Amino acid sequence: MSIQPTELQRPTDAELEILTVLWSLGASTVREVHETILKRKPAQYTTVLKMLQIMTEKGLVMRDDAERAHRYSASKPREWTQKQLAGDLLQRAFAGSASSLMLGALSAKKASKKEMAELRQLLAQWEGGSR
Amino acid sequence: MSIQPTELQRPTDAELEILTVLWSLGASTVREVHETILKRKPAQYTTVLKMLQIMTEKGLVMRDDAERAHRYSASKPREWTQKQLAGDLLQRAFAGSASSLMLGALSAKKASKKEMAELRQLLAQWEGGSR
DNA sequence: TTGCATCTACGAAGACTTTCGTAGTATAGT
DNA sequence: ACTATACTACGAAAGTCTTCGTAGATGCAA
Repeated sequence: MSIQPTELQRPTDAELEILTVLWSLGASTVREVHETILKRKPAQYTTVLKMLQIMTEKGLVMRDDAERAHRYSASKPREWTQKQLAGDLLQRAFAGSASSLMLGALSAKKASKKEMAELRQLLAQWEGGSR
Repeated sequence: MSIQPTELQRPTDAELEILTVLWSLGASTVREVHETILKRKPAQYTTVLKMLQIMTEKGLVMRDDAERAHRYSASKPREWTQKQLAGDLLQRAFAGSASSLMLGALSAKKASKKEMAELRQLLAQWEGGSR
């Protein structure tokens, strides 16, 4: 009912949880999302439904109501939202210092060798490569 | 009045803003915090005061009331809270993938050469060094 | 066609966050 | 001593977030 803003605000906790499900499942019905959420925590079906309705209003997800069971999908690609979130935290908690953020992340969860290799590669690509 | 939990919850937006001020100024009076906040956005003195009182209750800051103007300081070091925040976002939005988080941060704000060098160094130290 | 399962819509409660005004107390200058 | 200034305490309003119950519609099976 309201015009959706060009700049998307940071999704809330519950919204982000649902987005992660949609990112992984792709366009899904409420039931599918609910069943996935249930594996992580108790929640009523209508709670998930209501969240998806709110997220539709906010423009966070898109609804396809061709079938009786509507299908919802994230309206922005995962990478886009992740960029928003990372950028937001970077600004608000790390004064823009990417290396501080990286240090925080690494000390929070020790990365595997594979993960470290990916990081090294990412850094190299970013620096040398396509910008 | 309530026992403070061992595990600190994620600070809210307003709380984090005040924490960043305390991290940068060190132990400060309400007035000092307020003046710093004012450089960024309009806010009443008593709003900052109230926040600091709430944060004291939550255990986010410590109060020294030796002088008439109480002095507040962050009760956890910056690195500790940053680790919490980075770890939290890493889990909730990036499925634990540090390289995804790094990619998000880099694409949100292009890092300077100096910043890239720091990142490279951090990575090398982390991998090789004291663990 | 009756009844059961499944779906959407929606109001509203409860919790949390943020903001600020008012009140009261202490301090310092005249 | 009086008054202006600076400080703390605190209640409460307004907004947001999250959850869930209830109601009503739709489809399907006996």
